[in-house]
Amino acid sequence: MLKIIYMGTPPLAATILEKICSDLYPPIAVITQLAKATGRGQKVTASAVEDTGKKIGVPVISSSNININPTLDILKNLKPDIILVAAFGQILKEEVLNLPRLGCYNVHGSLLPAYRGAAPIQRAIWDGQEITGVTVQRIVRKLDAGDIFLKKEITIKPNETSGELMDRIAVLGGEALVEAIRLIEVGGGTLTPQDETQITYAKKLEKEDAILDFNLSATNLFNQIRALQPWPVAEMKLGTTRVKLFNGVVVNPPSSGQPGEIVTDHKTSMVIHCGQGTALSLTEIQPENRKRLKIHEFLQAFRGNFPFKKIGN
RNA sequence: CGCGGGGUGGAGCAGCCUGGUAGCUCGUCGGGCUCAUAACCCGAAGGUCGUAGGUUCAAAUCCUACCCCCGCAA
Repeated sequence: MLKIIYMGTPPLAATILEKICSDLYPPIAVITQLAKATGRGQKVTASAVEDTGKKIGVPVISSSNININPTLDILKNLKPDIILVAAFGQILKEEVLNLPRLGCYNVHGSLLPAYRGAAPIQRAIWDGQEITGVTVQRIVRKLDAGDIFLKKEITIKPNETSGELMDRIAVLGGEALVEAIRLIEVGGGTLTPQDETQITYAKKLEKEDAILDFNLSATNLFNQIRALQPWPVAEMKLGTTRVKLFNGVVVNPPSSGQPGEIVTDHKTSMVIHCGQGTALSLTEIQPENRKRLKIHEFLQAFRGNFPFKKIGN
């Protein structure tokens, strides 16, 4: 049994933690980001890993910076054999990387060297990829650039959102990490350097990424809509109202029109002209302050007088 | 005490400001029409208007408290 320290923060990392505990054995300690004020009303909320760790009954330490004391000393005193990191949210300094005798390993949500960075799952969907996966890599100082220990592939479903894929990636990541630990325990496995010519980067998603540009093709926009769920969620403007888009279907344009022009029957369909002569039929949207609506429900509120001719103000 | 919107038949909404026993679109059920349609026509069922108080001759509508949902911002 190795003395494992596990570091992670969001639900994805919590799922992986559960997998390690159920298939192997609990870590000697779990490190997570400090609980912070979040959400409506700014209530202080613990991270998913903190909740899960406490539920399972492993020692949980939340820290805003593990690279300095007092947390650093705690890590040293624990004398871990190995440190496992999954979506932790902090960069490990050299001193921490050298702490465990077997090194530090990370599960990353892509097939490295592709999609290095903060949002590998979302970017893969956005790009319209059909295959992605998880990689267990040895952590080095350069982000996601470590030698590869093992990879597992997964097929992205045609309609899958980032949130849905993330759930599956979490399960796969857990399996990969368990497999990796079993190999490491017996001194097996090999480390393969990443192919530097194949590197791509998955830039962190920003709020601004949510704004749809209907000059792009319908397929691009559809992928973007999927990629941006559950956060920040694709968005457009109808008049001055902000409207989120949750789902749609790429269709043949019902007429000729400029990108952004809306074609609706006022009852059951709302099609928007996109770039390159394509069109997107919206099926599920959410105007600000309202709940998610199927498109026919949304149109009913206008009683046959849907006033918008095109997207925008 | 971060800012704001909302809870009305199964669904989406109007009505609330200017109190007087509830309306629209859709769905459901029955019937009709049609080669056909998320078509059309006729009829029906279905609501203690989030909860608890208060004001009033009278409250979905005004006042107070609470519960729940949502958008923004972090």
